[in-house]
Amino acid sequence: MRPEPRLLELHDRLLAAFGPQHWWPGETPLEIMVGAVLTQNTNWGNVERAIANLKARGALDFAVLRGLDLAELAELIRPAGYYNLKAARLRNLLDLLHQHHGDAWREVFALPLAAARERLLAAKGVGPETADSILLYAGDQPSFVVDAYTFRVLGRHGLGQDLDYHGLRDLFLASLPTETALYNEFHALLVRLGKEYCKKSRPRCETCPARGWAG
DNA sequence: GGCCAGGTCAAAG
DNA sequence: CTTTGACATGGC
Repeated sequence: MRPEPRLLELHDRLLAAFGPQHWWPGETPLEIMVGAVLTQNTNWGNVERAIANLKARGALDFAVLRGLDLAELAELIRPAGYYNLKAARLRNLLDLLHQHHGDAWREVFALPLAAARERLLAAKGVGPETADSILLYAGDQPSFVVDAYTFRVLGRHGLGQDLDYHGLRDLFLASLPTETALYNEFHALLVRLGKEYCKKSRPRCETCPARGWAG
């Protein structure tokens, strides 16, 4: 995989245009991990409602959350959509981490990055984007997150159109210095750009900060 | 009312 | 191996 130096230029342009995004919008590693599962194909506003329910229930605690009745968990996270599915996915993930680390689940982040990533991916319902989000934003590990906006933004500029998730991820890893703070900011900026200017059906490319980027 | 949202997995073709 | 369908709420 050859580096693509324009990616760093894109990051700089977006940072200049939007400023720091202060991601992830969550306070504790557990809350971030939960949010990463709940936001799968779902508007963040809905996720916030679900997380508020968990907070009010006192369930944003690893042991409490893992011990909740599955039906009650599903009801609490209902606003996030796919609630039965996501309740099972959260339970899978919490159980898997507990099997390896007990309640000290954050030990997973002390593993070598590739090993930690494989461990998270072993939970059914945790795919590559969710795993990378947890590693980067909950674990402060340098794993670049690719999402639908990443594909769309790059695709509209003619880049990476023949690449799948891991191909695109490898391109970013090969093109950027290995810095957690950079990966954190860049992904957040790509989401910001996608929401504001690179929508599926209504691009506002006239004033887009990335206009003209990559030719 | 239709379209969309910070995906993932299993079943078809 | 590639494509398709299921999963669901809430905002615009």
